[in-house]
Amino acid sequence: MPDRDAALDAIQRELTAFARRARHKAAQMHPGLTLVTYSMLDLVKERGSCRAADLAAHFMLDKSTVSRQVTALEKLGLITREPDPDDQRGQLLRPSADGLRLLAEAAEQRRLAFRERFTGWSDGDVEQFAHYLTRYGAGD
Amino acid sequence: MPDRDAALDAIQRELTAFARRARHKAAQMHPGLTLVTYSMLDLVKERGSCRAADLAAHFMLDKSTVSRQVTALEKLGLITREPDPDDQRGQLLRPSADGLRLLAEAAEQRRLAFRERFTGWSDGDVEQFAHYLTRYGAGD
DNA sequence: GCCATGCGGTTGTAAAGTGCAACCTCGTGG
DNA sequence: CCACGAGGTTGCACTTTACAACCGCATGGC
Repeated sequence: MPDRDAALDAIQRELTAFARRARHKAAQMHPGLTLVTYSMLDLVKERGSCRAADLAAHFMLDKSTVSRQVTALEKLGLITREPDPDDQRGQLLRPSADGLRLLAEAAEQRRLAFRERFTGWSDGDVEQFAHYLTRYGAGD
Repeated sequence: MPDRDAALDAIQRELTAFARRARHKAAQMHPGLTLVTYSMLDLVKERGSCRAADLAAHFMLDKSTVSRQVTALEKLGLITREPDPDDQRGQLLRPSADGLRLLAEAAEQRRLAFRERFTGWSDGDVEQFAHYLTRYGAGD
């Protein structure tokens, strides 16, 4: 099935092309927030509360790396840490009011950029694309 | 159009999720080759020959970074540098035989991993997904 | 009930990637 | 002919990251 292989090559190429540029664009997204810290903050918001170990597993990062990034986020006042009542070893991370506000602003900015990028795409195509990406991401 | 915005959010999230993991997986792909150096080698192959400045522009990297990575690739024997006959300031980069072989091997490995990942997808879905990604990538 | 094992987190250390700035060389246009 | 700009290199500082050693707490087998 050569067509399928050609499609797989294209998928690989485009996904890595995106990965290469993601870092660069994220760097100029919001001051003091990198792609990783932003993603972490986003996941904490998405989950409502979670532990650092969850972040490490989700992002495939070492727990030491997560620990430092979480410390940075806390110093910026974007998340709060409280001991987990169910397990004194761990701590529950939650977004602060400032963190939520920043996320909302960033999401709005992002959405504007994306709206522009997807002009010319029909609603159906956008949704189908999102569907494929989600399906792909679920394969982890 | 809330559905469309939700789809855009999902696209953003999945693309960045991919970016996060790409680096991790690339790190353990081939010894001594990172995602960036690999991508550079791939672009040099794709173009046949190019200058370091082309790489910098394409990857949105500082020319100093490219210079170091190119040096690394040359030390690994994966590319060759020759002065540009048309402009003595620049140099033409070309993949070496080893470089081409490594790229071919990596592509094969990648393809195997992707075949596995896309089991359960119909040919039509794979091609449509590739089509969307290409269309997205063309927006740069 | 007690200790071995394991998990969640932190800190030290080292390696790698990156951007900025200064500099060199070469080409180009006034 | 000289000033300016482009391609590359190197020095420097900063950031990210993984690995390893360590601490505190939890849990299961004895």
